[in-house]
This record gives sequence, structure tokens and C-alpha cells, in this order.
Amino acid sequence: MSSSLHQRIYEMVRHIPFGRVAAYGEVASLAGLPGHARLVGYALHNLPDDSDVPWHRVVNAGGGISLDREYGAGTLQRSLLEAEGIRFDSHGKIDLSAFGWDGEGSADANKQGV
DNA sequence: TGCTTGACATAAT
DNA sequence: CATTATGCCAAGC
Repeated sequence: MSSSLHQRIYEMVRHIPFGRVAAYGEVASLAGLPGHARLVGYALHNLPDDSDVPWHRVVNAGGGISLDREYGAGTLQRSLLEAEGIRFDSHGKIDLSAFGWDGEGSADANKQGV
């Protein structure tokens, strides 16, 4: 795998704690690639089958799914997120204030009482 | 090796 | 609120 950049992104996504989500831009910055939100998405698009990367924990800046539900991936992502205790609002988006990776600072964001 | 594309983000229209 | 435009830059061909 010459694409070490993807590799690094995969690792970063792998470090996302359970029941939490991170935005593409967030992951990019944390991965050492500030501004390369697209690379994150691109990397996940090329995500190898043997990877245990929780790509479903990566969402867009609005806490929503960028993938088309029709393609299956979007629907699958939402299912996986709900399986981790993450809730979606009426708009099909996630409350980043509660489930965002940086949401650790919020007190009532800790409750995972499903 | 150079052009095209892209699971994004943000501002403007 | 939906669409358009632009930035940014690596991966794929």
C-alpha cells in the first residue's frame, strides 16, 4: 500500500471511540491533514474489505450522511450508528453536540443509556 | 507525468 | 432552502 495517507486516515478513524462520530474535516485535521476532508471520504471510498475501520462513525460537517441512501451505504451507515446508541433527529442527522468526538466536554453527552 | 475526479466545507447567489 | 462556485490536494488513470 503505497497510499500511506489513506493508511493514516484509516488508523485515525479506527481511533474514534464507540458511540461517537467525527466529521470528515475533523478526522482530516486529527490525522494530520488539515483541510483534506475530501481525502478522508476518498480514502473511505477505497476502504479495503479486510479493514475493521468504523467508517460509519465518519459523517459530514452537519452530522449527516453524505452518501446516497439509494446506494445502500448511507442506509447501512445509519443502521450501524444506531446500533452504537447514536440517535438521529427528524432530519436524519446526528447531534454533534452530544455524539461528536469533541463532544467529550459536554456533560450530558456522556450518557449512552440506550 | 499531467488531467480528471472526489463518502467535503464554506460562502455566495 | 437549493444550487453554484471555489479552495485544497492526493489518488487513479
